[in-house]
Amino acid sequence: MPDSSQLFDRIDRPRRLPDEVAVSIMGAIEGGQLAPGDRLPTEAELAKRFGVARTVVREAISLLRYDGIVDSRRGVGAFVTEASQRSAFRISPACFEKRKQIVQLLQLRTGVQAGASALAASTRTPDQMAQIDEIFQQMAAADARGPAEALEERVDSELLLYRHITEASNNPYYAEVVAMIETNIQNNLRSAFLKNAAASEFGPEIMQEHRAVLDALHAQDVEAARTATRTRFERAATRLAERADFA
Amino acid sequence: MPDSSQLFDRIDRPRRLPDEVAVSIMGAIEGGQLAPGDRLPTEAELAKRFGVARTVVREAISLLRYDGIVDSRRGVGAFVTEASQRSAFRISPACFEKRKQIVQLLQLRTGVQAGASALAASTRTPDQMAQIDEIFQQMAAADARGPAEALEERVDSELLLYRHITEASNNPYYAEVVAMIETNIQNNLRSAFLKNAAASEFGPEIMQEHRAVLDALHAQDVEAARTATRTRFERAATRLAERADFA
DNA sequence: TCAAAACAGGTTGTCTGACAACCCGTTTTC
DNA sequence: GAAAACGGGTTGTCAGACAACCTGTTTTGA
Repeated sequence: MPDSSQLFDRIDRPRRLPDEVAVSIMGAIEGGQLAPGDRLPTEAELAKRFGVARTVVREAISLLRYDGIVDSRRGVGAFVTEASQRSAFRISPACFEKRKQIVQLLQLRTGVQAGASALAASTRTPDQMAQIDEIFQQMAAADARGPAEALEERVDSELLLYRHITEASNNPYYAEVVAMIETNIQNNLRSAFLKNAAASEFGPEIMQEHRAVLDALHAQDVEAARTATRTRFERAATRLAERADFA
Repeated sequence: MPDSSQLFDRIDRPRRLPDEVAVSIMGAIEGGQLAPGDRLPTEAELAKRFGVARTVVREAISLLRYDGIVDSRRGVGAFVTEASQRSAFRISPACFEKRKQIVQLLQLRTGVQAGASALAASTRTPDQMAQIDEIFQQMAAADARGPAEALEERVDSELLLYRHITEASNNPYYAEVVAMIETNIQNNLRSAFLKNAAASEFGPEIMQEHRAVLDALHAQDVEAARTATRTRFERAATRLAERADFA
């Protein structure tokens, strides 16, 4: 059981006051009680209202400032920034309750991954191509052994394959975005049902979808890489959505 | 001068200790001195080494934890997470020093925006389409008045146009990612030369590129929307790169 | 003997109070 | 009448304390 550390990670982390305060303030902003340009109550005021120490409030505001949601100026106060000033993209685990949101995240992944593959088709080095081929061989071997025997290996090598393809785009922004989206999908769906669903991703037809991506990368055919990648992920999403245990 | 607040915003914000500490620790992680799984020095130890108070160290670690870069457990310590656990995508302003990085960011924007447009072509409501048309009319009017007269208006309406297109995808993740990338491009290039470059984005040929996107959205032609959007942004990036003041 | 309970030291989480740095509107000074 | 000093308010940083918690060790009890 090599991935028990992934399967059984801490579920109900002890609440941390600054996080809760940050969520609360964030809620006020999203709810409209605090509009862009408005000044937040002073730290002392917030501390009193939340019933916590100022250090806690400070940490909370520090988080919001980190994401560009507020901007604080010494001697003046903290202000809600314009909505277009946000400087981070993050996916909160709480968002995975509704099926619709999972579908939307898969859509995003599909689009971004397709762009990364297209870019990789034109920028990949021979070395990177060789490495991608090697991973594909491992994946094909795992696929041949079937879901009962090599489920883990098959899933992991597929993740690795597309991670390497993304990195072959030689664009760190793409690599980061894809890695971040992928992490969230994995983390939030894994224990639920992703492993089950993965079993249905075995077989020659599916391997053919992957092979089409590799062929395009070999030929350095940008459009083919884009299309093949998009097709592969769209189909995977469709298959996932069709599964009965997707509820 | 309606945008002076954007043009002349504070440039050298007073350094904040927690940020610097966070950057320093982050550097140690990226530099390999701290590998995933390693425990960070204790807060007291870090405070002593950096010569700051523990509250400062705490805020710094709080930021890293927020992005999923470290994970701290009460009574034990803070640990560097696996690289695949990062839960946020952010673009640091410091990254804009080299031209290559700007090009990479434009590549990412192109890919993501193309995906958003394609999605919008199939999910847009008639209301959204009408609003997009309206913004396009404003943009066309500004374009007709020429760069000397309506530069601001032209640029702003173009931003607004694609923001609305992205939102017509009805996928908040796309909207967030695009908004975030766009924010960073605008913030970091605006004062430097983007306004100058924008002047070269006037004219019928360029308006035709935008119109192609709108036509595809009208026809609800997913592939055409994707291609037209990609073409438009790729060309814009090319024109930008060709400009002499892009150094 | 050996398992369970108590202990001890160390670490993070939170609280409190203080002071420095800074902003801004007002008042005083020249 | 303009410049300088003042005063209150706010954020940024510091210092110390204690609570909550973890881990390994020691003691206890059967």
